Amino acid sequence: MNKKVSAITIATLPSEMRTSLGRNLTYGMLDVIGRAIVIGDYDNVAFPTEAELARKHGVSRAVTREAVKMLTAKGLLSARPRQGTIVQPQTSWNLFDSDVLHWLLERKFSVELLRHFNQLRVAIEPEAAALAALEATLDEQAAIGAGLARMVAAEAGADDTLAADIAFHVAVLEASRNPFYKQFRGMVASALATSIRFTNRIKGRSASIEDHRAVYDAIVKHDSEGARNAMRGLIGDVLSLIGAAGGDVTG
Amino acid sequence: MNKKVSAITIATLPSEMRTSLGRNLTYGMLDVIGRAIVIGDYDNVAFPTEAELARKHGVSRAVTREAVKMLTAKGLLSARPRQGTIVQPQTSWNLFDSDVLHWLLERKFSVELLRHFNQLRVAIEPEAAALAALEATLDEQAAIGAGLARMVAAEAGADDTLAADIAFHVAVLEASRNPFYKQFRGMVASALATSIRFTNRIKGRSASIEDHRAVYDAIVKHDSEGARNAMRGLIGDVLSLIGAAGGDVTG
DNA sequence: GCGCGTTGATTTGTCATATCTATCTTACTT
DNA sequence: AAGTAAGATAGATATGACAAATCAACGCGC
Repeated sequence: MNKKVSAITIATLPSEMRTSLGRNLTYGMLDVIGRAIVIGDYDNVAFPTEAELARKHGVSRAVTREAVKMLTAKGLLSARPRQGTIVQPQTSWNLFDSDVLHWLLERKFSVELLRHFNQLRVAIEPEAAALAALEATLDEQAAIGAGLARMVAAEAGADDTLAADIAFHVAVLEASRNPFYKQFRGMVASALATSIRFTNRIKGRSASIEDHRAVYDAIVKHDSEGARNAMRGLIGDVLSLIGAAGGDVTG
Repeated sequence: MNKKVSAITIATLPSEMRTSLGRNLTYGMLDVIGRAIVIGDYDNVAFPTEAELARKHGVSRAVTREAVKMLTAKGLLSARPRQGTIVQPQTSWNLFDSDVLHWLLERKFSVELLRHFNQLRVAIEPEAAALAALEATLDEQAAIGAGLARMVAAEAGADDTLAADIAFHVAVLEASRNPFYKQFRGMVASALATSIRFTNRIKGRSASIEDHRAVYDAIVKHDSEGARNAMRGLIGDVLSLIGAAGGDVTG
């Protein structure tokens, strides 16, 4: 318990631990703890105190507190004197935070999550397409067209299928000219990236270009209803695929 | 620049400043700075350094850093050595964070924001109602019914109109049994609270009970299509009201 | 014995200071 | 003129001390 021992402890053992936290200690810790919470490591055990966290990760209490504060801001934790730091129920997690979403998808993949994901998309994206048909600028129309072109190129092997698909859907969201819809950018990207390793396993090959083109054409023609229906069909297909096959994918 | 002056500064002037930060210094600072950013106070001026923020608010640097870290977690700020702390563009703000939303609505009310808000609702809530028709438990159906009952009571002056309306819409979201839809709880509550002081000014009195009852009936009868359409009509009305009158409300 | 206040321990909250590290600027050298 | 090295700046990290809040156990008086 003398100074020398603690000096050695801080100088040697944790230094290896700290390499796993990445360049920035606070952000590294945010990632490690956030992932652990989402996986469920603390479901039936008491969350450690600040001092314990700091000691276990070999960092100062200041760094620990900053990481905890960030997790609090994302809704995963709450802290009170004497009571300690506790994990909040999932209902208060900010699922639209890209970090939280990332942690969820990375290690806790499930068909159920994917279904919930696409149930949201089937609400958002058709409406975004409808808005885009009404309000998209020429530039934004061109961006959607470019996404479509990339999908065609990918079909021929000249581009990445997933990246092209994402570019198309993101362009539609951007063209809605509504900041709330634009927020779903990252979410749709994650959903597609996750979907692809699931749906491609069932339906031979991926997203039908013709269905995407229908969305694009409707938007260019300012056909709001048409755009909504076309997009709805597109995602509805994915959703029924998931619903039909639900449950045979574990990781 | 001597110790005595700074001691006085810390002991007297900022102590009054600190009373305005509420019980918890970090959360108080989070609120003050977050609100200032959202209002646009730093739009054309450089964001202060940590040391400056700490001095101006009369708190320690540790508290300042924790507040900044929380704002970073919400997407409002980013920090790098030597460059300083900078305000992020609105596109990276997490609009679904209840704090951010609160700051936006409180001081920067605009018809445009309200329209964007309800454009999102018209995507989310009809789909939530459709899901609820398929998957709601009896308890959840009862909760929706209770919300409707409260609206009827409010009509007779026996309950609060706004609270009843919120209870109904939140119950539908909960009944969707999809965690992503449930996240919109706070958002819908904010939207309604903001809407009411706008729409009530136009249309004599508020939400038609019959339209809400149609949603409830469809959900109980497991009529997914009917629930979607009924809810869509409900919010579509609000949206057209906003669109028609757009621009004549300033605060 | 029972109720109630008091004390003590625990954990987060806050402060002050020192040092480190990354990064941009400036000036100097070749 | 180009490249490199020294300096300055601002966030990043560590440490130690104390304050405030809260819960539990203890002990006191009735």
